[in-house]
Amino acid sequence: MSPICFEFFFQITLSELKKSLFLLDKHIENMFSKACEYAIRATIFIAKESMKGKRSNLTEISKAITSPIAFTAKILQTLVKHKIIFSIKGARGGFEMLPQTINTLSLKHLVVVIDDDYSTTACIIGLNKCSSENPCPLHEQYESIRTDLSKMLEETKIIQLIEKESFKIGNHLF
Amino acid sequence: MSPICFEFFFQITLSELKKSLFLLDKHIENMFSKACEYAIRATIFIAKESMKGKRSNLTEISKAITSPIAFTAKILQTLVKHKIIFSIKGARGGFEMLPQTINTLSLKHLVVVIDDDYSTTACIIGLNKCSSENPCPLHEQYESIRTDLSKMLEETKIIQLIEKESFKIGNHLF
DNA sequence: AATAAATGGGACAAACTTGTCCGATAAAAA
DNA sequence: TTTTTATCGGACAAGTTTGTCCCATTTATT
Ligand code: FES
Ligand code: FES
Repeated sequence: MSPICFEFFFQITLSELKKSLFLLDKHIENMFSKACEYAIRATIFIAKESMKGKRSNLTEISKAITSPIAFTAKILQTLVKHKIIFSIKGARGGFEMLPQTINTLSLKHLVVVIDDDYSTTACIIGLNKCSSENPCPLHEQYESIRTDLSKMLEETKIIQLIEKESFKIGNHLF
Repeated sequence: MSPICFEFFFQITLSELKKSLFLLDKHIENMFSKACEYAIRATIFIAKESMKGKRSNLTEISKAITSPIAFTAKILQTLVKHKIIFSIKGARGGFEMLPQTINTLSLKHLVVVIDDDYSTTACIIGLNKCSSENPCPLHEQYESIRTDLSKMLEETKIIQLIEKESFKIGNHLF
């Protein structure tokens, strides 16, 4: 029985295999999309390096923040297009961030750029319109949480994040 | 030029068409998956009907909560499997909920059953492990929000939701 | 007993998110 | 000028979520 034949009889996706071997986490309720997570982590990294006068390149960045390199490239392209970071092409090229951007950019802006939108007014159980006038049964409990979250995203600037104590993501000490 | 030919030259998905006509909302940061939204809405509906001694069937339910009927069927099957509701097959069949379940079931339980898991310990920017010992730069701002949300989901029971004032979802007045 | 009305469950399809590949382009270094 | 090292950008592939279809099964009604 050839390997090809073997493969034919046990056709299974990689994720199914991982799941059955318990190597894969079950679904987890995440606040952000993967793209957003990578964008935030990358932005923090680039900002820190920029403050030190260093330019970061794609390989460095994706290693430091442990993200898939080609997917990260796409995300950085989006950030460049929206002038959150700027890029230099060619040898010794890479990505940098202006001090002014570091000082003023909010988390919320980052999320809006990557996810195209961020709603602070959507009903938690998907009502057409969320309002205090016609609240769903969860509105009361949910409203203050949503407000806190929204405020946090708007008020937190990148500069605050890079001023924190050092911490590790993957192999890299920030 | 036949319709077939027309279709060939302008091959476009329905969602692309809707997007370009602004009929489709952009991505919105939702708290729950669609499946969870439908599950919560359906559970509220079934609970209310059960309290009145009425049995609800699939058609009624999905009309009332404005959800796709076949997808809703799948979700209800899951709820039955986990004994959140129970079903009666055949003519005059449908779904019902026991008073005891209505009184004790929490939102969190519902979410766990539908999404397979619900994490209250995941790092907001995807660090391997979230902890106060090795916090990411967002940990401090995020922790209290996450705790509030988690507490809300655990403490809110279905009975509280159906005791609320009436409200509308789609065409149905709850 | 036959029919109608309901849930159960499997296969499939569409849409979206996540991720890969490869060639074009640009700039520095040799 | 050539080579090397980067980003840019489009096509494509994999994986997950959302949604559809169809038929089997079960029960009440006629
Ligand atoms: S109406 Fe549902 S959260 Fe406001
Ligand atoms: S470590 Fe990131 S949220 Fe706790």
